[in-house]
Amino acid sequence: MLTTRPRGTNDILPGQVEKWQYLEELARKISEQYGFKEIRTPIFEHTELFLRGVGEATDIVEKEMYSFFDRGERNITLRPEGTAPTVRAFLENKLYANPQPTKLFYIGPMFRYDRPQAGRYRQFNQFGIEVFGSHHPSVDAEVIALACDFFARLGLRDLEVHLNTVGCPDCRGKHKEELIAYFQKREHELCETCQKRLHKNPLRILDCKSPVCQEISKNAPTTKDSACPECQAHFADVKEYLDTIGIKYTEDPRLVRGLDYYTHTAFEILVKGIGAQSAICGGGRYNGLIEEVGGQPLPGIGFAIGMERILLILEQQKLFSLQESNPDIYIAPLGNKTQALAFELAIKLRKKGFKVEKDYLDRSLKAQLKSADRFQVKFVVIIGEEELSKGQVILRDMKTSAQTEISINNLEAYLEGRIEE
RNA sequence: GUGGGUGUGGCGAAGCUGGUUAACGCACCGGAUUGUGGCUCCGGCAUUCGUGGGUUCAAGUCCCAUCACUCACCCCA
Repeated sequence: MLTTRPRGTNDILPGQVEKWQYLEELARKISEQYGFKEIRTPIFEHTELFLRGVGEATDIVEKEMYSFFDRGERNITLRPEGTAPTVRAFLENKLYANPQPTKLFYIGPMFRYDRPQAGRYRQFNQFGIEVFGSHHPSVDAEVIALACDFFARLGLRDLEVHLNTVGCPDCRGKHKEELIAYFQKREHELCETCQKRLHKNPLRILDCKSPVCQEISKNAPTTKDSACPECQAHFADVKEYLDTIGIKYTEDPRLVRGLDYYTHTAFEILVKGIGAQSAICGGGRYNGLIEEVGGQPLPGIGFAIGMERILLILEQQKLFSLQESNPDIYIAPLGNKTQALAFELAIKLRKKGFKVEKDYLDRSLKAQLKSADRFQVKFVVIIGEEELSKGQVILRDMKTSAQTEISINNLEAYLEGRIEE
């Protein structure tokens, strides 16, 4: 073989494709029910969009982007996430001129240069939604509700919604200072990466997995403590809305999302059983992003769901009940003289709406029946030279093994009555 | 970027301390009186053990390198 697929990518083969279609169909259906419209943006963008939109200090930008110069010396990046492109498209196409808020969803591939592992790929697919133009806490709750609804309809169990507020730029700044002050006291004890994080992004120390850092950060001031009254109020409202519709959540003061643009509500939905990569949905509010990308200061909120991970859980929880689509009829020509009729008949019956397979390999009748059997067809039309000379074919019912000779002209009508659909 | 595991036919795999012809199962193809499936039986299907190099009289089995897959860390979906 000349080469293989690039690391971290997947071929989705027949048998698997149907599962994707099912997921995508459900995502579209539910989005529309919640009033979202689909948007499709390019899978590559100018690199600067992500530098600014996602944030220079994030892992995505620092080490995971697929960036290259195209032949026109443009700096291009394969999109690592869907929010920044959606915001860009919203501004570029002046969707803000429409009645607000704007509710959009997307389904498509994203690209990040990571080391692949269970549930993590270099090309992966996300179903995401975005709401631009409303501060209302019920929107936060509705976004979370949509994700939960999606999972519920798939039949997923044992999900955990983790919820936090990361505050507004004001209290976040204050919080940052408090954290720096707190951690500086024990700076030398922190792990290497966290020592680097201390001044750049102290929030991230909170969700460091190193036992030492966790121990130290145990008593660190939380986002919640330092949130300003407005942020507190917003967070309380969001929780209240969630309560009214019965969505259970865990408050997680150390939930800090890896992208810079988040403000206020941040959430993640986690599942057990698919390995270390247990986050199947992540999202939150990003009230500064639209302005950052060059628009008016408009609030926004959204989530992204990792489709591959959903597929892993569905498989693990055995939640697929897709049935194969088999052909109705198999056409078995015997000998050269019957080929033309077999060909014509196949096309004709397909035009009538039947699913038709035939032999393409000049195989023995025995071999043809064997493969018809594997296709699990209901009928085989055997075209023999003897019968052909009489204008007849043999119709074999594969279930009962009963065979009847039938005139070619009557075949269609006969099958019509016997194959429902 | 770091660490662990793995790499034998289309797939699942045996192959111990290196020693003539690389098991077995599934799948696939063909056959069992000439034009008939699903069961059974018989036969066929890897000059070759990810790749390259080395040690040796001799390597799938040892050593080195390299690539790939995989799991985990970092982080995320």
